[in-house]
Amino acid sequence: MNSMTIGQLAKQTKIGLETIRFYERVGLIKSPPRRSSGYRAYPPETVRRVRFIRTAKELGFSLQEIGELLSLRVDPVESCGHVKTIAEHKILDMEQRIKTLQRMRRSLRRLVTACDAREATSDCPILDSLDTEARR
Amino acid sequence: MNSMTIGQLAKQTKIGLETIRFYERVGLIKSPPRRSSGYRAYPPETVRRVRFIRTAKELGFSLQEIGELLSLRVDPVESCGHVKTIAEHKILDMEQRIKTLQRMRRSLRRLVTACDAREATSDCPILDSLDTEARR
DNA sequence: CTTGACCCTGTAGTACACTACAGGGTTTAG
DNA sequence: CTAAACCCTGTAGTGTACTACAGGGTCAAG
Repeated sequence: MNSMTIGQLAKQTKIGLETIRFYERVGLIKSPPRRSSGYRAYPPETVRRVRFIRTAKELGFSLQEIGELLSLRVDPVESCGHVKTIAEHKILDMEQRIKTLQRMRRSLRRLVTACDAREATSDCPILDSLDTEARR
Repeated sequence: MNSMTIGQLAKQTKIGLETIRFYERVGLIKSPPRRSSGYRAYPPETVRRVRFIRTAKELGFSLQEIGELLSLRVDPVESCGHVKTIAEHKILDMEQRIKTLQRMRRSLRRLVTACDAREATSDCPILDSLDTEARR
């Protein structure tokens, strides 16, 4: 009996247990087996899945997108080419995000430098991160 | 007269004009001067600001966080050390995001490779991106 | 064998970020 | 001068993602 209750899962993932039930309702977590009492009995690997959901949410992915990411796999049912196409799109999207974040980070670093040098900055230095922005 | 109407601003930034008024209400864009008719007359540099808001939103920043990013600058009023502290926190947050996105991208790339090789993957290969995750 | 901590379903309420009117005034092309 | 296109304020409605009960059953320590 290595399964866990919803309360244990909530504690280990730092997600409220009502939220876990909500994720089940919307299909991000599949309905776990139940004890005779009706209590949910989660297999331990659910922890990784819930942690991924939390992490992806912090990155700004919607629950819909998170569901897509979680469903990506090579299996006999889904066409491999289809999965590949989706994965490649996600890769491009992530590269775009990474680049934009790097530009913002660069602007902030310049701001810190200006701070140290007691130089005045432009009205809104973070806007400089747009300057080399590639069009989406 | 090089100022622009809200409709022109909306078109150039691909943001609905009701949303622009909403951003003004919540303080992300300052109230522009008005024509005698009451029409908003935006200075052209507002375009950059609105574009930044859109870009940052796509990255998953909340309007609150975007406001903080926009207000970061070295000026005579705000303490430089305070600004620096905030900027450094934002830099760390962005670095965390970048790393997590890079790990996800790596997982997706492995998935594409497995696809090409007709190898089966684990049930949910994107979860592998958590494996080397640094604790927040 | 009770009592406090835990779990169940179902429904309602909240916060955030828009989005859509209603009812009215302004601008501009023909 | 008029009609379409635009803008104004104010308020109400929507979608997403929770979050909080109500009313009830289950488990585990003493």
